[in-house]
Amino acid sequence: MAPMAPTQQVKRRATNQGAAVKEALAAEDTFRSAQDVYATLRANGEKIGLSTVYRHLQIFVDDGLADVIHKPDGESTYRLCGDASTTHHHHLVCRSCGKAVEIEGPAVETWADKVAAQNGFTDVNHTVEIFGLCAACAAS
Amino acid sequence: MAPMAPTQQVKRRATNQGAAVKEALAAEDTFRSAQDVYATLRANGEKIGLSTVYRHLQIFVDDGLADVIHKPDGESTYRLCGDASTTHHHHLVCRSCGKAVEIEGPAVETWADKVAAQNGFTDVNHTVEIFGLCAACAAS
DNA sequence: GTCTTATTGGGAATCGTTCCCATTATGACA
DNA sequence: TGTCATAATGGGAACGATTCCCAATAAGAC
Repeated sequence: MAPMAPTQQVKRRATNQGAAVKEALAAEDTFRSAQDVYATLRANGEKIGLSTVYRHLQIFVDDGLADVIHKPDGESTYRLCGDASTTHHHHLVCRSCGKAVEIEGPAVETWADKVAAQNGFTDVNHTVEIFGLCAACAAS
Repeated sequence: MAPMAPTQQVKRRATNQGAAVKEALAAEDTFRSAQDVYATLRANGEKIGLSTVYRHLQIFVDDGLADVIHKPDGESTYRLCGDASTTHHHHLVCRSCGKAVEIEGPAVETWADKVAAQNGFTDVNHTVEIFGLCAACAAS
C-alpha cells in the first residue's frame, strides 16, 4: 500500500504556515482547539487561514505527532505529543485551563482488551480521559 | 438551592412526546443520536419536533435516566440506563451498529482517582469508552 | 370548564468543521 | 538562476449537529 518510509507516509512541502501551527502547539503543554490556535496565530500577525490550521492539525494527528481529545462539549483539541506511535498513553486534563499530563495505565489497556474479547468484540480501541481541576486552577 | 426531592429536581409535565422519546430509546439497546431518534419517531408517524427530541434527551441525561457518549466524530448518542446514579459504569460500544454492553471496572475507577490525586487534580471525573466491532458486525 | 403556565415545534441562528477552487509559492530540474 | 508542475493556501460557501426564539398548544390544578 505505502511504498514510502514508515514514519512519513506522503511527500510534504515545508511551508511557513505548517511551521507556525506546529510552533503554536509547541508553545503550550495544553490541549488547544483549532479556533484557539487560529486566533493566537492571527493575533501574532501570522498570515494564515482557518482552513490551513485545521489542515495541519489533522496532518499532525495522521502523522502521529499530535493527540486529539474531544472535549465533553464536542470540540476537538490538539496537543503535540512526544514521539509518534511508540507509546500509547492517555491524559489527565484540566477542565479549566486545558493543561494536560500524560499518563499511562498498562492495567487499563489489558483490562479493556480482556473485556472486549470476552464480549466477542474485535478491532478494539478505547478512549480514556480524566478531567479535573489542576491545583493552580483550583486555587484561584 | 433545590427544595424539591432529590431524584426529581423540578416538576415535569407528562406529555406524549416525552413518552415517545423514552419509548424510542427503550426499544433498542444501542446508543442512538438525536437525529436518529427523531427520524424514527417521524417515520412512525409520531408528531414531534426535533427541538423536542433534543430537549427530552437532555432531560433524561440530567435526571440520570440516560447515558451519553460522544462518538469519535463528535456526534452525541444516548441510551437509557438501568437505574440512575446508583451504578457508575462504562460501555463497550460497537463502532458499526452502536450496540453497547455495560461494563464495570472498579480498578479503573481507583486508578483514575489515584492518578488525579497524585497530580494535584480535584473535582475529577473520567470517560472510558471502548469501541470495537461486535461479533455480529464482524461476521458480515 | 377555566386559567396558569409548562411544553411544543418550526424556522432562524450558532458553531465547529469541511469543501471548493482560483491563486500562490515550494522544490526539482535544467 | 530561471522555469515548471503541482502541493499548499485561504476565504467564503456549504454542512451537519445543536441551540435559540417565541407564538401556539395542551397539561393539570382549582
